[in-house]
Amino acid sequence: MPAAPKPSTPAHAASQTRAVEDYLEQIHNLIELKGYARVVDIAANLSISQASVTAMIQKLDAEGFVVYERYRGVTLTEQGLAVGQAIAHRHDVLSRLLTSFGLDPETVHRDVEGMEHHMSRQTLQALTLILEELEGNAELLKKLRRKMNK
Amino acid sequence: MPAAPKPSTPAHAASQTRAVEDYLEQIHNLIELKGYARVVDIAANLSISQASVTAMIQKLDAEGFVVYERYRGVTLTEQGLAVGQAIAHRHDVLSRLLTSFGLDPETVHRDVEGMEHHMSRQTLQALTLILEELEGNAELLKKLRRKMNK
DNA sequence: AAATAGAGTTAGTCAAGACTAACTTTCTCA
DNA sequence: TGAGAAAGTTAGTCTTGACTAACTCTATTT
Repeated sequence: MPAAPKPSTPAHAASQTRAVEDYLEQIHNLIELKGYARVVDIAANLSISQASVTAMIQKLDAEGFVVYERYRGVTLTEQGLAVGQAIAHRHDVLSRLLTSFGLDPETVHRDVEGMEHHMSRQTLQALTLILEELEGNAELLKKLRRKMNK
Repeated sequence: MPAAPKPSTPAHAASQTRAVEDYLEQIHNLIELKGYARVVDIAANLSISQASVTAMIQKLDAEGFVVYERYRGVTLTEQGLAVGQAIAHRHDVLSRLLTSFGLDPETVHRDVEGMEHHMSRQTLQALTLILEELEGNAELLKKLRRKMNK
């Protein structure tokens, strides 16, 4: 057994870059969906090599976002879960909003992928309110959709 | 005189990264505002060192986004102008939309800064329609704003 | 017109995050 | 149960885009 219990606060700064958020979102999604997160699946979902995933996972462990054990999968810490959930939620709101305007799934995916990393709590709330309004006001949505594509 | 006239199509691929867009937006803004774009000002606006600006400008020249001459300022090519204008426009739409919900200027700035790089034409159009609706429908805006901040 | 301040540039370095190739561990199934 | 396949890891490399330090060019000011 190691000398001291691992502190729940990471020794190294938690940098929360775009890449970090992408990984945590995927790990979160995989755990939700399949109950566990494997390197292969993370790699496939993010379209990057397994080697890159291993490297990043080690970094995420060092920063306190996940718990990593060689050759075993990864688990989210409370901190990592919070980030993963937040991103997944923003993803959902943005997807529904853009989809409601009739954008094709591929475009929605690409835009959401980028935008979800840059929304503050307040922006998320504003967009959520718009989404709720549109979802509860078919007339308005129809009116706006009619104006799409010129 | 060099052997051949410089082709208007860049020899090297035009990569259009986030950084590229940030630079072109700033250069565009500076030219609009002051008539010219100096390295110092670009550096100050983007909060990066002058050396980094010089390096990037050389790259932007190689890729056909700007015309660069040592110790003279930079000029946008048609291609660079198109990108700069597009980003500036998305910036404007996003700013107005978020500001209309009462977000503080700093948050607006931060979110817009990130989101503007990831919006397709269609997403921009959808958000523009929402913005126009809100700007022409004070009742709706008031209703939504009332729900902000819980 | 020379000194000097300010702007611009070059050279060299760094960190993040991706890659490939080669190796090790784990899993599967005949 | 042991061999081969699949998954995971390590080592080493690359690119992007930032930095500092030191140098050069340009402009101003007297």
